[in-house]
Amino acid sequence: MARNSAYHHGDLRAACLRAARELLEEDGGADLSLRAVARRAGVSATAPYRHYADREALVSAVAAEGYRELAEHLSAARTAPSAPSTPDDLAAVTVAYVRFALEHPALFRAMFAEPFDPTCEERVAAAEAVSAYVRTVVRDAFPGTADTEALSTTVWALAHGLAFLHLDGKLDSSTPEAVARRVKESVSALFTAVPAVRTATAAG
Amino acid sequence: MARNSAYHHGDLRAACLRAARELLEEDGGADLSLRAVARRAGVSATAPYRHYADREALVSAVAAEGYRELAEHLSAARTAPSAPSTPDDLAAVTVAYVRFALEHPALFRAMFAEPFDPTCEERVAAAEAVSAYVRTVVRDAFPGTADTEALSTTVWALAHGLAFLHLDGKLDSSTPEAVARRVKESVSALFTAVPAVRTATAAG
DNA sequence: TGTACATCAGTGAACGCGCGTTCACTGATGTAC
DNA sequence: TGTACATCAGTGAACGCGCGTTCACTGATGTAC
Repeated sequence: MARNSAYHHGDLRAACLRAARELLEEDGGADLSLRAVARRAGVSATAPYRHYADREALVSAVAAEGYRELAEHLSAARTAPSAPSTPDDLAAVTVAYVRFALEHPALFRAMFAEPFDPTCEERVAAAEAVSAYVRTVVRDAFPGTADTEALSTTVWALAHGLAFLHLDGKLDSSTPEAVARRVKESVSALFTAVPAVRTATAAG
Repeated sequence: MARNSAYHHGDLRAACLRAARELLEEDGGADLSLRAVARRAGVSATAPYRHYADREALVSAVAAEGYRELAEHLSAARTAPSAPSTPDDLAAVTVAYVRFALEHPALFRAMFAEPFDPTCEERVAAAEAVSAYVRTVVRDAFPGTADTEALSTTVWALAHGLAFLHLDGKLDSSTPEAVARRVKESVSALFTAVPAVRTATAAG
């Protein structure tokens, strides 16, 4: 594990991911380049090709990691992660979603703003895990809802939209408190709407 | 106006915008380059510098045009644009928002997914016009709402999130009808929630 | 335990690319007299 | 109406850049005997 040889890196695959993440955290604007990642990892420009087929593969791996972290971050936002979710949990999870985007803007953009490569199974699975988690929280919080799927989508879209509008400066994100307040306000609009969703779905 | 001289183009500024739009419509993935725009406009690589300070200025101009078109598109979605909006109008406007994103994916991404340059007043104003329009529709549709601002933000974020999740393939967008149904479903959740928003805001 | 050898995981030169931007320039246009 | 001249809006060569990717290579490692 702990190799001191400079030649054989040890775990360049992971090191590339780490380097990529560092670059994303440092420069919110630029998009990832394989060469920059290699440079940051202290390795020749072509070394990453031993571990990633091409640039796209690296980006997808980073995005997948991002989805996994996002899912963890959401899970950590709940006060009692083992108990069934409450409506308050749902609000907390949504706030956490937006906060994650604001704390990792470049990563979040890499996850969502680049055209998606659907052939990367790891990435697809990790992204699916996020929406699945939201679905679980919604189901727990509103066990009587007829169409959990639809409500989950709505919640997710609301969180996602708030995240991007804040990221793009369309909504003021100068203080975390202001952001949290706005997000909670929006989610609370959905809370009381749950029966209406059920009705609409059953009727439509 | 109609100059047949190849040398003096006539209205290269507008031609660049047109060329940029064409490129965006054709290749949803790539990002705009000044050189590609110049090439498409049939002009030397440096000619656009007579009309745009740099690449960023061109992109901002394109984005601004996009916002204006989006606003028009939203406005056209209402059945009776001159009358005050109804809740149905609100749903139609939201559907139109998502449809616009799906019909012009690259433009939409250029408008929102790139880090924003706040010094471009034209762009800021055009973007502001979109949110202002949403606000107007919300105000008309729910005249009794205490915090129109908050509800408008919620509606916009919901539309925006649905747009991006569809764009990224996170939600199925194979048929316009399916998309419209899902969007309406989500918006209907907000309709009945309006009193709750008012209460929450007044209480909080 | 020592040695031969296959395999793994790096290197570094090189390719061709498109990019943004600068610069000195020049052809076309419009205006003052 | 004709001419001189300023200005406008292009050109094209050139700069330096970073990029993705290929290739033949080589040093390090692990394994079979």
